[in-house]
Amino acid sequence: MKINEVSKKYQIASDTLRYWERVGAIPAVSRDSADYRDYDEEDLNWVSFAMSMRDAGVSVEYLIDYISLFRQGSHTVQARKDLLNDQLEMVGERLFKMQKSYNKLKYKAEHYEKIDKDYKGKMGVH
Amino acid sequence: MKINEVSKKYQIASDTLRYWERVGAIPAVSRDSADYRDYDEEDLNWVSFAMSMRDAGVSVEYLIDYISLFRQGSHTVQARKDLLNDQLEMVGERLFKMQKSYNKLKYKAEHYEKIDKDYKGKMGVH
DNA sequence: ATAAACCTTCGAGTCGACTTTAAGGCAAGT
DNA sequence: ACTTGCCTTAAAGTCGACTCGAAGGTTTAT
Repeated sequence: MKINEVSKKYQIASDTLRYWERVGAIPAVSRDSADYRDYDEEDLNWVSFAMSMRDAGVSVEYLIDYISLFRQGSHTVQARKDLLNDQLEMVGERLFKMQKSYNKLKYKAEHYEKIDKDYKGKMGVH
Repeated sequence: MKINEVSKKYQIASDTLRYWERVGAIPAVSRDSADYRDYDEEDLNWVSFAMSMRDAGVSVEYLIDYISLFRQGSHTVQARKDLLNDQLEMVGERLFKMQKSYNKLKYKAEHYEKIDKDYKGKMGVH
């Protein structure tokens, strides 16, 4: 699968796909005879994983660390699990915070008049 | 309430509080005789609102637009409500995406061995 | 065979959101 | 009165994450 097809299928800029690969946020993608990227199923799984992580607010730096461990072989499995669980916890907290914010916002939207008083202000406007 | 107290109470950098005020993401804060910021209850409500919005992933730009409408007076109430509902929707989508990502991640963490195969790779490493 | 539409890398540019620095004013303790 | 610490603004700097531009190679359609 060529980069532009991936880009369309996953709704992500091809520049971003190249960028992730360049910095090591996903492993090196397979190439065809012309040295064009040719994403196989495993490559697509990594793209999908990276997208999930980024959507969840995980930094690119973390992905780089994760892939770096991955490349070092199977003796890093525990370290990878630990990293994953750290992130799981952080994402959980973000999620919780967001839910709270969402509820606050929703409340404000539903009770608008009672909450946002008019601007009478401290700048002499009446 | 002075800026550093607010900073500690809400766990937010005082630099950020000044920044938000400077760009208009919150309305101008009250000042004491020495021209020091002296946050009253209303100011704190704005800080709290801005924090919620930022936590929910809403851009500073949006906050600026919102406050700008607010300053223009009560005839902007409907526009403000509309803006708020737009954001509510966007936050809802973000939240949904994050939940999906969180679940994926959780699944991966719980079924680790079955999912992340060892790196045998395309780079000749065995 | 030539143009249009892909693809490549490398380096530089952009953007959002802070964060720091510089230069100085005010305030509380000794 | 002096020192320590908090406050001020304005402008510049940083950081993360892309995003773009230049220069060039490949593939596909006519």
